[in-house]
Amino acid sequence: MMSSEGEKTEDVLASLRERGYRLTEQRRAIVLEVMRVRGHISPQQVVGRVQERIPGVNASTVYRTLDMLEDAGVVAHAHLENGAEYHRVGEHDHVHLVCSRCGRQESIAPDVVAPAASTIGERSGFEPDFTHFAISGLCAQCAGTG
Amino acid sequence: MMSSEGEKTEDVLASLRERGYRLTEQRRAIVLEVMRVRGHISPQQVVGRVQERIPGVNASTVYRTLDMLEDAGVVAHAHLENGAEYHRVGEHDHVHLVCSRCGRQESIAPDVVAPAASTIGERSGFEPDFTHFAISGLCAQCAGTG
DNA sequence: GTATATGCAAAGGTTTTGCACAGCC
DNA sequence: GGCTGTGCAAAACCTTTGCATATAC
Repeated sequence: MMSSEGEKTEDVLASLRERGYRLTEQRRAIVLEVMRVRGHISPQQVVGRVQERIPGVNASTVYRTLDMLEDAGVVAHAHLENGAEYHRVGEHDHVHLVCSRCGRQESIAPDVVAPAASTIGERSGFEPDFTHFAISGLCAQCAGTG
Repeated sequence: MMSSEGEKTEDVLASLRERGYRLTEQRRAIVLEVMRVRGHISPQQVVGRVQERIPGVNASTVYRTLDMLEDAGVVAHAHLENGAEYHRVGEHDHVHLVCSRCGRQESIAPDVVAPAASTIGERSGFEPDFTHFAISGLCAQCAGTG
């Protein structure tokens, strides 16, 4: 696929090789899946998707590679409702909303929470990035039905 | 100890009994530890502290009791850097900030993000609860040395 | 007395680790 | 060829579950 995601994946791989990391078939596939996903992906999801491409890839390889990619600054992890989730560093596309009652997931534009980020910054010096963790709460439907 | 925490613990226990929950020695001890802690506490920490008081208390009892207390609206859980953490519902609600660079954890009062909650509610109908997930970002120090 | 809570033991799922072999550079 | 990455298998961890027993009411 000649997408912009494909180009970015090549950039990341080139950068890793320049920094002395060896490029194996497994690492290429893992980086591809991490770069391709929009939003977050769990280690187990990476295992599943990579195994579709390269049967027999071991889960421990995926965990070790994700750690490596985090050390290398390519991805970061967050803890959502069900364990660790990885996301690309620098991707600020959308903020995830998760309904604590029905489980529905939505996303909103980052500018919706930009005022909140400013307020927190002014009052505590902390610069929040709301794209890294989901925001829990009640979706419109569940909030309406009390 | 005749602290206000002690009184609150008794209130919670009385309320639970009124609602038909049976008060066992284990439940009393678990409620006591959950009410006593400032901030949050992990299930494993509860297990450890309760066992100091009542040797032989089983971990499954603690998990089941924490679930029960959450159903009863006494506690809620949040997801921080290392798994689930429980905290009292009510006056000690706080929003967790976790620095993605240095790992430092801070907390802020919920009213700091109340305007953000309103904005999100108005624009998407979603009612956020910022106490459930931590907020990732850069702490004042790391943002400054960016 | 009866319904509910507990302990026990086992299972389930995820993540980590040690080691020998394979493969990148 | 040397060093790094991988697969394998086992272990470590946390959490859940089924069932018999104990106990609060």
